[in-house]
Parts: sequence; structure tokens; C-alpha cells
Amino acid sequence: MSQSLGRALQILKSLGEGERSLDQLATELGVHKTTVLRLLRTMEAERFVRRDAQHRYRLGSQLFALADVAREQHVVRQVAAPHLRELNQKTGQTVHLAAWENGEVIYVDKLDSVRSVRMYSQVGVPAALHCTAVGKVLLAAQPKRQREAVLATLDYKVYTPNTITDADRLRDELQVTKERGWAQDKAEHESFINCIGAPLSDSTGRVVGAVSLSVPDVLLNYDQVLELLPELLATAEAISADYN
Amino acid sequence: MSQSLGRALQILKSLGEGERSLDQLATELGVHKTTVLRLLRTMEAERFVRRDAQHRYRLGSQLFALADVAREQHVVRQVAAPHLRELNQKTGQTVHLAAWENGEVIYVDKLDSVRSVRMYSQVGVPAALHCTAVGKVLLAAQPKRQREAVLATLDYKVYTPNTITDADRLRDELQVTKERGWAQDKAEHESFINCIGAPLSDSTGRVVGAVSLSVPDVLLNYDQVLELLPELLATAEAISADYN
DNA sequence: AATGAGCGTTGCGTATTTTGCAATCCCAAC
DNA sequence: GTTGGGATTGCAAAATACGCAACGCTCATT
Repeated sequence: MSQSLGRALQILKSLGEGERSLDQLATELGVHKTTVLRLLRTMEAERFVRRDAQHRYRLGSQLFALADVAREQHVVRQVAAPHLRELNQKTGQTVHLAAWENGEVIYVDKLDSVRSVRMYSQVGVPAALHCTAVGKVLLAAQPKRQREAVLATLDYKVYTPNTITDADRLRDELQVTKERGWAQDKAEHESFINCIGAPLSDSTGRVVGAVSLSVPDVLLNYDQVLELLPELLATAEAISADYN
Repeated sequence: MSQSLGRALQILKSLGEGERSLDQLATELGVHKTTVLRLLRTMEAERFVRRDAQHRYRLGSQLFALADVAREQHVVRQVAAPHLRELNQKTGQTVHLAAWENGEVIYVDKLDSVRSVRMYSQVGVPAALHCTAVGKVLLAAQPKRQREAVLATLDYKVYTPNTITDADRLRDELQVTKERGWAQDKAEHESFINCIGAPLSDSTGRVVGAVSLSVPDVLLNYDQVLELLPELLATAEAISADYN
């Protein structure tokens, strides 16, 4: 594994949180300024970062170009997009699309509620596995080995009083999820927000992603959210069907 | 300048053009497979790239997250966005926002024509300096040293019969551009597309970006495009005013 | 089922590359 | 003009990345 590259990627992620000065970055990484400077220079040359007149660094425009492509390259996202929009319009609720990527569950697309209630999730960022509908769906779909490995290493961070906090309870929950074909999140990640999620499969039956609906309980209580289940499952079906 | 990082960035750019296999990448870079593999692995660990079941590599979701931020961090873009939308709606034509970045002119934002006539430009990608309205505007605004340096090293690639192909003619054109305060592109970059562009200045008068309108001549001939000039200049004014 | 081709992957020694230090430079403020 | 903070460069030491060659894996072909 490449050290300098690793550091460079850390720099990019740090710049993602806001602009930084040279030795701000050096301090964060715990390396010498010189090192950071040279990494920044190579990235600047390729427009991955840019530097303003006061020598503050920000992300560069090359990332725009790549990111747009990255989105399009996400096959799941491409296929799912129109169906998600439909689901979003029909229900008026926040819709998430997530995919299993490298041992994590990543939000790949998000359509906000028409009521524009703020939600913490963000496209490109990993979802918690033990307390989100998409996380449960995708974790439940993993082969046993992998699933158990994850169960053993999860940190079971407590987000709300409802958060599942140990491997045994989560294992049971995944079992249920798998059997009935959809997952719930009863205010386990964000208080006052309930979610339901369903898996997307390719033609071989392999699960390639998950869709979810998130509804703040000021709008609908949990039972009312369950009434949206048919819509959700229909959407998941439709996407899976399109996905050849 | 960091070699391994440089190669990694090349890989990312290459993946931007489509998915690649390991030694496809190795061949492109002219290095050993092993080298590429390790770079890919570090990038995969940070989700800058991902790998499907058939070991083909694509851009990863970390880029989504970063790029969204990068866009927001572009101050010019942030300030300009609403004004661009207005200009786009009023004129119905394609609007571009570009900024000077590291010796190049980069498209930072783009709003398509309502007629959705295809244009080649893409956000995050450099614009040609000698044959685009934004290129001329921003080049004309550079200090003389820099401007002459660029004039001397440009490749004056010929895109259409109207493309300016030598430094002397371009120098004259820049002079005109600077004096009248806006630039034209009479089918110099794409045949049948005329553009006009105007500079954006901060409070000190320093030019920080450029806006342009692009119109295919099946819609409007050049003189009709000139009738949009007041709108364009008003937009540029408004953005500059907002940009404190 | 056996063979082989085409990839991806790993261990390892070498040498290139990267790193941190210290000195220098630049610019801005006093 | 001087001072100070930050950026920058040259250099030598050392860690790191590199390519090689061997190994493994998967898939297709016989």
C-alpha cells in the first residue's frame, strides 16, 4: 500500500471538510510541511486541488469532472434513478439508494422529502450497518462468513434509545429481515425518524443495492409508514427487473 | 513532485473515461502491473475507486462526497449560481461559468439551453483559450507577463475555419476584448455556435471568472446574439456586485 | 477431468523516491 | 529597514515503492 498516496487521499478528504492552510494539513496528518507541500503540488498540477492567493487549499475542479462520471458509472444508480424519482413523488418522502461497497454500505443516491425535513445522510458517505434500513438489508444479504465477520467487528454505536447494541440482537434482526424481504428502522438511527428498506437484486438473485423510505414521525407514525411498504417493494421490484 | 501520487491521479483520470482492468491501466501508464495494483488498493481502501466482481475498476463513491463539497467551495460558483439561472431562463440559451485556475480556464458551471442543443463543454474540464468567449475574457484579464507567456505557448489548435491560429491575431483580439469589456466567439470553437462572454470582478476589480452565452445559429444569427449582450452584461454586473 | 491460457496476486531485494531537517526566501507588518 | 511568519528549496538518510519472477486462481477448451 502506497504511503504517499494514502496521505494524499487523506488530504483530499480533509479538504472536503473545508479549506486548509499548509501546516494545518501538516498537523492533521502528523507529517512535515514539506511532505504535504509536495503532495499538494502534484495534485494542484492535475487540478485535484487549487490554491488561492492566500495559499489556502481547496478541492479542485478535476474532482467535479470525475465525480459526475463516477455517478454515471454507478450502474445501480443509473437503473434505479427514474424509479426512485417516481417513489419520491408518489410518497413525498425521503428516498435513499445504497450499495454494498468494499465492506461498507454507501449512500449512492438521495431524494429529499418534499417537506424538506433535514436528514443527516449524505451521498457518498457510509451508512451505519446496525441501525439503518439499507444497512440491515445489505448486511442480511451478505454471505454468512462475511456477515459474521462484520457482526463481530461492528462498533454498535448508540444513536438513539432504540439502537441495537449487540451482535446477537442484530443477528436476529437480520434473520427477520431476510425472511420477510424488507428491513425496518424504528427510530434506531435518528430519533423520530422511521425507515423501511428493501433489497435490489440482479438477474441471478444477488443483492446489489437497497432502497429505503425515511419518514419523520411528525408526518406519519410507524404504522402509517408501513402502509407505504407496497409502494417501496414495487419500486424495488421494478428496479430489479430493469437491472439485467 | 510525488511520482506515485502522480500515477494514481492518472489512474483516476483514466477511470473517468470508463472502467478499466488492471493491466489495461498498467499499459496506459507504462508501469508494471504490481505498481498499479498497489495504487489501486490504497485508493480502494479510501473508496476513491471500487472494483467489481470481475476485477474491473471504476471510480468510487468517495468522489461523490468530495465533489459535492468541492462545488460548494467554489466561491464564484456559489455567488453566481442564482444569477446564471436567471440568465438561462430569460434567454433560454446555454450559460457557462468559467474561472481561471492554475494557468487554465476551467468550466465551473453550465446550464443547458432549454432547446437542449448538445454542447461539447463539460464542467470541470479546461476551455480552449484562443477560441472561446470565456477563454478570451479571462486571458485578456491576466497580467501582461502571464498573458504573453500563455500566448507564446498556446497550441492554437484549429477547431473551425474561424479559429484564431496565431499569437498576433489573438493578441489583437484580446486587446479589443479588454477595451470593450466583453468577448465574442464567432463559431471559432464549434461551427454554427456563436458565443459572447463577460468578465466577473471582485471589489478590487480583479477578474475572478467569466460568464458566457452560447447560441447555435439555427436559433439566432450572430447579430441576434448581440442583442442578448445587455442581459449578459447585466448578469455579470449583478454577480460582481454580489461578490464582495 | 485434465490442460493451458490469461489474469490477478504475492515475496523479495534493490534502488529510486520520499521524507524531514535546516537553511533560505518571500512578503507583509511594524 | 527590520522583524517575523509562512512558504520554499537542497540535501543526505532511510524508508518506500518498484519491477521481477514465481505462484494461484478462474475459465474455456479439448
